[in-house]
Amino acid sequence: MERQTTIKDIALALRLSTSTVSRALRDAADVSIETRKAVKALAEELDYQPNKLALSLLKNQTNTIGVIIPNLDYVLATMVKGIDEVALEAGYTVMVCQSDESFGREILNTKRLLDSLVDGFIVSVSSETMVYEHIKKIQTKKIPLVLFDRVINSINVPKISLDNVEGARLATQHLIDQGYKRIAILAGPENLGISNDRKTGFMQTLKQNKIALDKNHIIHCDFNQDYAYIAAKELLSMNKRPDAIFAISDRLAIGAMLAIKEAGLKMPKEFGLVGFNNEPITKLLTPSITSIEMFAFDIGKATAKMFLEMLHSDEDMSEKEIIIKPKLVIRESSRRISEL
Amino acid sequence: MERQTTIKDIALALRLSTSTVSRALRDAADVSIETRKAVKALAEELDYQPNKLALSLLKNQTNTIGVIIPNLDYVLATMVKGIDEVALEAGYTVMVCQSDESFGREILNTKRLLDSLVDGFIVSVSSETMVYEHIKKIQTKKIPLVLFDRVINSINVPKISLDNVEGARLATQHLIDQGYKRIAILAGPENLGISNDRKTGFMQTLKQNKIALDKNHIIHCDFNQDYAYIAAKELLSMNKRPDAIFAISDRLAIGAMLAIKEAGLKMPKEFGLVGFNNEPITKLLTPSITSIEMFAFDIGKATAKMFLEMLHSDEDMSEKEIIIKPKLVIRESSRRISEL
DNA sequence: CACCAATATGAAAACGATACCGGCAAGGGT
DNA sequence: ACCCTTGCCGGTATCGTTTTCATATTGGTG
Repeated sequence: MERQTTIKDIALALRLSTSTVSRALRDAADVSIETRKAVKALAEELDYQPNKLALSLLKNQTNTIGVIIPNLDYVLATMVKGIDEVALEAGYTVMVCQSDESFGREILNTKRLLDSLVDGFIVSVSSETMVYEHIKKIQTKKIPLVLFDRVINSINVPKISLDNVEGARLATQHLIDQGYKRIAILAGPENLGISNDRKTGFMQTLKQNKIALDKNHIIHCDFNQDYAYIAAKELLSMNKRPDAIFAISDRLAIGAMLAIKEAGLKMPKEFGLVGFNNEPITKLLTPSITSIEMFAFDIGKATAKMFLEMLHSDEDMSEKEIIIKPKLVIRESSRRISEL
Repeated sequence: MERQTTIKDIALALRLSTSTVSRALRDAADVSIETRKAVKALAEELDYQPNKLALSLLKNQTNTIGVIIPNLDYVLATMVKGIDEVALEAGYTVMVCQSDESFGREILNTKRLLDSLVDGFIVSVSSETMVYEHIKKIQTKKIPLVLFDRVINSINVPKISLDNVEGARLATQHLIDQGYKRIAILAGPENLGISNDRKTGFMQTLKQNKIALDKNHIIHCDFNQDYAYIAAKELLSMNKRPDAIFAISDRLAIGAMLAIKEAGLKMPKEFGLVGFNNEPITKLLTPSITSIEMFAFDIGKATAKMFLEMLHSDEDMSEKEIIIKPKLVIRESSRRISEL
């Protein structure tokens, strides 16, 4: 790696002081036209680029955002894309760190980014995360922090997330409207907020429709297709087996679908299935899977915008919260009544 | 954001010089046991964290790797995961920038990372990129650079990629072995290396099998499902229409599949289809799609390892190249002859 | 001619840390 | 009594930049 040209080189070559060169380059006041021209010409010639490290040290600001996410699946990759776009526009660079759904790696990532002196954090927690000391530490240090997607309600910072309760309500009500009677839910990890919100929406909707809830019809499992397959098999082998499954992610829905097909049940006639996230794949499977669109790209953009606002405004934003409304996308796996 | 405690604060509090504190913290020689203890105790109490910016400025090294990728689809996300894992292990943090298949954004990202003073680059170019000045500039500045996945042969740096010719050969030979006679190829963007390599493998294999190539059976299109759908429709409407398609990515294969289904052709009986990448989705579609496994995670890890080697060794590595062998995964979309 | 304002520049501190060099005191050897 | 080592520590330069304050030169004005 070669040494970059610095302001000193220019100063030395032109027999000026570094201060003058600095001012000339920034078009500051009090520099004669000739000096300014000479400096700029030489800077151009030597391909001078200001050293960001020095600037960062001086201003205590790195123009870098630390993004911590649990993985890079379709939804999160799309959100990151949204974040990236807004950040780039605003002159920020994003450092994306995956925790790989591991609490330990999440903490490590937080530490690393913390002493990389990022200007702030955008975080979505791992499914293992149940203790939030590392997140609170960010907050204690008064470093800007925004939570998104998988938010933590007990922490008082801006949050951007989907209305998961509403999403689950849409899904459940749809299944009820289509005439399914015994609806089961394939919920995600038990301690995860989004998982519980979706479960809540599910249960509320059953109640509103005066449908009794069979506790056995609630099954928790990791966000993993194989587990979902096993869980679904379990559901299908029950005495009072369900006639529909609401899976809180499309990946889980796909796992369930394999089990449903294996059991020889026809969708949507004998069995209904609804997923969540509206991944492109849901459209392509046979049968195509009804799902909940969550506007991941928009959530990503909104998150980054909120973050930038927090960074630049000095008012307290800790109470701000954006909740995106989901949309039901009906497909073959649950459409029994064709509407006109 | 609060001011961090610095070495000065500790020095001042203990009436020591900053140099002594610095040495004490690093267990360097020439510090008495008591002083060392006192310093460490206070550092602990004040939650002292060394300022990485200051260190980076001093050592001219940031422990950061700039990764530039065209998008975050399944394959690249998996590769990034591999890179991330190795980098994290080695104490490096990764800055991932997506060019979104745009030449302009790729250049912008390069610039940004360049003056963020990353220790080096890991790059996969966008499909628009046909001029490599920005990449060459990295090389000129003697900044470590490794290319992966979509490599550029004319640039003399370490490269890690799939044996794309071989992958295409596997796919094509498989279709021939299954008795398909008129095989078309859905190739990617025309200027992209991987696209041409796969086309080459395709053509070579036809030739080896003494099958005449119909020029109309080569169609280029962007990596986009919708374009693939249109392109496949075009293929299917030809006079001498093909009886099989080799699509150089699974996304393209899926687009083609929609067109094939729409035309009422049964797979694999009347029509054969092979994709590339072996995305999980290929297993789930009906029919499941034969594809080429490219070991994206391994490629990612190998890339990061190569990069770290380049960073730490001082010998010339510009000739190093790792070529990963692909594997054919046969599924329903092309299996006519069931083997025992 | 003396004084002041304006203009252009330089010197030095600051950001936080490390590294080299040198100082000083205590102790041992001759 | 003198010198040399050893142990411990401080001073200062350094990385590249900005910023504040000081200074030199000029020109104009009373």
